Amino acid sequence: MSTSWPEAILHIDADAFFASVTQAVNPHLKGKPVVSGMERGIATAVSYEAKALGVTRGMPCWEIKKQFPTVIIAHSDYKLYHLFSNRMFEILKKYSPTVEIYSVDEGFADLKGLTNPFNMSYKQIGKTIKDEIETSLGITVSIGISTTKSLAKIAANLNKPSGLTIVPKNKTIELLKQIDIAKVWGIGYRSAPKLRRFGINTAYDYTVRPEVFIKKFFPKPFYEIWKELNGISLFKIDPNPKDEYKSIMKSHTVTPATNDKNVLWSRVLSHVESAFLKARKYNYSVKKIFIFLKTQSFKYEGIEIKLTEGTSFPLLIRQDIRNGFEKIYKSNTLYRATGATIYDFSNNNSGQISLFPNHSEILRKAEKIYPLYDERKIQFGTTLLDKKSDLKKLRFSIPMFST
DNA sequence: TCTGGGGTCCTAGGACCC
DNA sequence: TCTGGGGTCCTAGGACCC
Repeated sequence: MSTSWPEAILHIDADAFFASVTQAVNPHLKGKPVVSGMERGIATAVSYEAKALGVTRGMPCWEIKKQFPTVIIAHSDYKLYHLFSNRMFEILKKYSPTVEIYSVDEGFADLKGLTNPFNMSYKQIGKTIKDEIETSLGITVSIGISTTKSLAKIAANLNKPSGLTIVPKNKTIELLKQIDIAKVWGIGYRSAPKLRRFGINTAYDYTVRPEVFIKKFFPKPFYEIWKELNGISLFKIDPNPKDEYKSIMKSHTVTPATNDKNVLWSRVLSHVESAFLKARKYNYSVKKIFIFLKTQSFKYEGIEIKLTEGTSFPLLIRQDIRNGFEKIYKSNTLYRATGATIYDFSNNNSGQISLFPNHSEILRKAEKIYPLYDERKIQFGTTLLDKKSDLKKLRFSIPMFST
């Protein structure tokens, strides 16, 4: 037993999750082609009935309506998805003490050593989990169980929807021979052609290449994948819920594309504001801001704004952001999206006392205003921020923050 | 497949140092 | 200004994931 199962890792993947949840709570939609994502204008999830018609993920809604008039396009309901997601992971946690919530619809669980207490094989455990989730939630899930995370993920994807695929150590070769190299977790479609040039077309081809070859020609993550596929478990199951960020991004498409400077500016500004709103929830002080405009050829025209001192209040650095915006904006270009990313965080708790003479006064103002904003009692963007009086107050205070 | 809105990590190459 | 060898830090940009 232990030779076939040096580790026992389960991967669970909810099938067409958003669309399935929509069907689960609207029984009249069961068996019908459904996609979610109406509010975004693209299909974010595609039910298997819609997939069968030819609808794909990311397809614009207008195109779906035109080509597949029978498809039902639903609004997303993220609260509902999270309720279902929580229930799914609660059930999983009944069977394993070590569960990683990888995303809203995907997770891993450590099953090692559980065959005895449950008096079941790994397959039976997987089946029990799957049945309980499917009957209590009314959606289907696909489960893979193998000796590493990468192998478990491949196994789960092999028989979708509602699949249960068990791959012990001595069955991995059979599995990997069926898997196209581009489908391996961590090797994307851009890298796949490079691998094919070396004659590597399947996951199996990759695993039989010598270690030195992999190390020599490919980046570090690929070496780790090589080990994982060879049954050496490197990626550990992380049961800790995500409680910190390295960056926070907000972006949105502009429809139709525009070169209207005021529109673009107010959007960029509101992205910055909402990114900072999230940063304040986590008590982050922000040192770098990247704002961008996305052209119609999908190029990101962006600029990084570095602050000499971290802040949680973009009001204080509005002029710096504006200056950056002026540099990237071109009046003769149509833009299809805007966005902002903030990063280089430090925790707000310490070091709040500033050496800048007037900082505390400005900061006090910001600290008064922002809680109101955070609780949605006031709004920024085109209202408060653009009032001349607010700007005046800010203007002479700003240089201190950008010296 | 003409493409949403979030995220993470790695690498190459330049600047600068001894 | 050229010759060596070695290190660190930072940035831009690419690639991956859901």
